[in-house]
Amino acid sequence: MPPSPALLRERVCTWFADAARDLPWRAPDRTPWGVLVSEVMLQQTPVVRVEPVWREWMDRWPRPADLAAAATADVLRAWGRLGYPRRALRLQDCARAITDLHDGEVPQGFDELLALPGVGAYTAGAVTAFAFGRRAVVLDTNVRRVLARALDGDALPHPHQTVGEVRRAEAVVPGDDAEAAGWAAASMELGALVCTARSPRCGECPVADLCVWRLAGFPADEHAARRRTQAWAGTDRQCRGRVMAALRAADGPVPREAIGWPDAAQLDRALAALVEDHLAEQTAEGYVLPR
DNA sequence: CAAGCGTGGCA
DNA sequence: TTGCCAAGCTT
Repeated sequence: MPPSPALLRERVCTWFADAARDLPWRAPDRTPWGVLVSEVMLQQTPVVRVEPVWREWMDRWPRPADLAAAATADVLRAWGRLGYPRRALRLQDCARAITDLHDGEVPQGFDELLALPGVGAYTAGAVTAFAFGRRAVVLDTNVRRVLARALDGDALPHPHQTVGEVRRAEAVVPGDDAEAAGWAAASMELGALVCTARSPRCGECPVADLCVWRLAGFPADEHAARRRTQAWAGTDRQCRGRVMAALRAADGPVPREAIGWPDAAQLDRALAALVEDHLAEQTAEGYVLPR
């Protein structure tokens, strides 16, 4: 029998009151824009790498209109090595949409948030809960894992999020706005700090005695064999990363030959794709970050 | 809708 | 060492 949602919530939220990390986008003086920036930066990127970049961004571009007016090359350089630099482009597009369509204020409606560039279901829910303190389903990789273990007895959630999973997660969210926002933050934090993917710290877990996965003796992941592994060495993705690093580091145009990638055809494909993605521009002297 | 998209740290 | 994983989104 899985634990009742009410008991699960109470335990996790009580634990969170004491265990919550002191992150800058949780500070009392945070803005909705700061929360949105943090959520985009945190997509597939660990907190420790995001924090210094977030601080620099918020000092430099404290409002959406500031980022909207920035040079894209500066934005991409400030993004640094967070990875997935197209997120930086979308964040600037997002700032421009907020400036042009919402009077420079982050919209509070879920559908309006969802319509912003780079904002999907998770991020729209996270901003709703964390920036505006309103009820939302916030189902990220941490919460998915917590629910899979505590309620379903599975080691890990399914490789792809299902409709049924969202419905189940929705059923666990309290009705009250403040309580729902608290549950979102607390359940994510539990997944990030205790109920981790690799080696969970069940000794520190507030719901260890209720967890179906633990009570079942930690059965292994059924989908382990089907999870695709990320190839890396020699991939287009690595090549793109190498190009972007070279463009960020350069003051002027970078000749194609100066990038230092062994496979010329692959380099050309990557360059063309980066230009197509508006992450680079070609000039007579070489490639540059977009203005 | 499955695939593509960066990067670095850790078990 | 190397595969796995990290607050996903877009097409």
